[in-house]
Amino acid sequence: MNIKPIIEHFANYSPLNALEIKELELRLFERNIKRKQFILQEGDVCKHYTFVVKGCFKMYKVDKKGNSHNLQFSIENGWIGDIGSFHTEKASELYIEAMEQSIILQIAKQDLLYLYIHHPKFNLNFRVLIENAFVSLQKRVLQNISLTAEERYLDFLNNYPRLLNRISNVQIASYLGVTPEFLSKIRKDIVSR
Amino acid sequence: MNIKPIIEHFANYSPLNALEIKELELRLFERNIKRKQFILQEGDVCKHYTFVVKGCFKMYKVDKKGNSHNLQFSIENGWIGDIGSFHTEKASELYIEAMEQSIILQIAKQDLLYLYIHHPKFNLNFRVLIENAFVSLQKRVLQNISLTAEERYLDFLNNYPRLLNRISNVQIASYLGVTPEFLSKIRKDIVSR
DNA sequence: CGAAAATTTGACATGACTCAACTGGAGTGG
DNA sequence: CCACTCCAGTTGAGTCATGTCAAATTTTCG
Repeated sequence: MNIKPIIEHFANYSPLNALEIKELELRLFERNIKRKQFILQEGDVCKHYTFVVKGCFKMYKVDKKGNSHNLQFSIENGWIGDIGSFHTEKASELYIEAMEQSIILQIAKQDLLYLYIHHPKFNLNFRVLIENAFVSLQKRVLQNISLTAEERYLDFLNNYPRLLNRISNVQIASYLGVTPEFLSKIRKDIVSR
Repeated sequence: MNIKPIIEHFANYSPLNALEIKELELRLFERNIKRKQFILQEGDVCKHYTFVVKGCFKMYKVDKKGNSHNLQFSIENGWIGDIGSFHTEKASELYIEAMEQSIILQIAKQDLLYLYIHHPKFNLNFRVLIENAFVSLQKRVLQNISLTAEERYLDFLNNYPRLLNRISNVQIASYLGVTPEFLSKIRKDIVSR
């Protein structure tokens, strides 16, 4: 199991000492996930936090009409999971699906709680992680309520250049909250200027 | 200074012991805020986390055209602040304004960091607080990208009944991301059914 | 290669915004 | 208590943004 990526990841926050690394490693497990495989489906309880070592995931909800709406993408060195379901231990309404062949590290709830209690550094690091994610989500809400679809698309291009050659415009449209047809028109308008 | 509300607030998470309460009380300060008074303005650095003992606040951004977009409301027993600015110590793009005569408790960054380091309970409690806020924000993003304005308004009525007799429809419209005129039409359509 | 998915295009329908005007209620000062 | 202003709310006409549906084309992946 290669835990180097996650150790380096935490080094960007409060770096882990040798004991913390050992305690973390004891509780992580590695999985290989095939393209189109799910690590969470609607109705499941989300039992793990997932760190992406390699690959790409989308988390989305399917509405009553059967349309999917992408809430989040995660690639290398990112986290993904349904935090609400994880904490309440109630059925999730979300799907998490690999968009590429992927390698992940997972930690179960009781193991994470153990780390929180015995090694407060993890409490600190996960608090900072989620604070950053929260701030990003606030920006997205502000964009959703104040910008046009074209402005949101241009902003997406600026903010997530690493995603562009990995995911289709259908997926981007679903993330932005527009139809693929309309995104196609937006792209046409942009190039013809 | 009346710190009972905030102690009872934390009692819903991991309750504070006597020492933690004392340490917290030493670092909180109370303020009376008049209606229409700001506790944060664009360009300021957000230097405090704010707990609302009594009253009602809105946090919003003003775009280039001069339009306001409400990111969040907070009432009794809620928290408010620009977490991004608080951590980076960079200028905020947001305003936080009292919508009623209000009483708040504030804590400065170095004091909060002190509590985080010396009393891990605060790290835990603020982590859980922000996790809950994060999950709520995720729901809001999903609604923004998947529901019509009418559906979002009906959902707002269900989820925030306590706010309804305290804030105007203009403010709700700004929160939902529609114009006041269009919200008025939505309301007309709803009653005529 | 062959099937499935992504992308584009166009015609049309609906959602939502803009602007201007009007109404009515809540303060405010004389 | 009245006149006044200010702001929230409403209405309607016109316009722009975005969705729906169907079809054709291109790309991707097994």
